[in-house]
Amino acid sequence: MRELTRIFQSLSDVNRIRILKMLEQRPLCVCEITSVLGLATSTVSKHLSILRDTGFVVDSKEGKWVNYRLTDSPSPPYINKLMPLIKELLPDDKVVREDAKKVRDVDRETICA
Amino acid sequence: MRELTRIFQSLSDVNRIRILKMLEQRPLCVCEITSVLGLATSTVSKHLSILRDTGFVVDSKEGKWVNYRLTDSPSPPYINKLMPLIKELLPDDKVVREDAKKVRDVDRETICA
DNA sequence: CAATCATTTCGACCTACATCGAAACGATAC
DNA sequence: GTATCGTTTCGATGTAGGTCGAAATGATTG
Repeated sequence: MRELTRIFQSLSDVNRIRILKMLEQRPLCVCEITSVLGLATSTVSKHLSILRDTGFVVDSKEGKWVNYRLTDSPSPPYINKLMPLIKELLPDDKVVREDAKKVRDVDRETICA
Repeated sequence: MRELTRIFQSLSDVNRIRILKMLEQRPLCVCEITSVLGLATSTVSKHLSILRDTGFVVDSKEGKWVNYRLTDSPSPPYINKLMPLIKELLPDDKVVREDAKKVRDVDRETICA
């Protein structure tokens, strides 16, 4: 039960939802997400670690970058039920659409400097 | 988006999840829930107002009691997706089962005094 | 109408959380 | 190997949330 409430809590922050919706497009590194959200790098890293601990995302190193992506199915219990739900929510959200556009245009080589 | 995160947050507390699972059995008044959870009456009232504000439960007066029950379909956006999910979660949870038993045995006339 | 009873609101307390900047870490590049 | 760059961890700060007891509310009952 505690595990379930932790999962819901990880979804109870606007910036973490924005991260999940961005990752629906493609894997992203920390600085790309930071650039879109306009938060401190350390804050974004914290958000990602929370989403990783609950099982929504996984990370993988690629050179000097750490890429985060959505956990692909079969994902852990609860997550496999919630992930599809999140994917179909907020289809017309203004912020989500603006973030999507930024993700499309962002280039890690340019902004991480 | 804010509305969605508020909904997830209302699900991020163990006692509120317990309340929702109890209400799957039948409508309950505040003092019945208080008796099962072992919390202060004011705390339970607060939890219920949170669940009411997000749309998971509705209340109705019956004499001196206020009965709370799960919002029946069609429920508000998001809720109509989440409610069925919650109903199929935690089928074998120990606490949920113990609560269910207490709900079966509880009598509002006896305990609310 | 006065008293009782279930519930809600209020005020206070403590804990948990989001955020930042600085420092630590790890790997890459010169 | 030293410097640089992306990321993580740490410490501090302000805010939000869960809890309680007491006071307020609202309806029922005598």
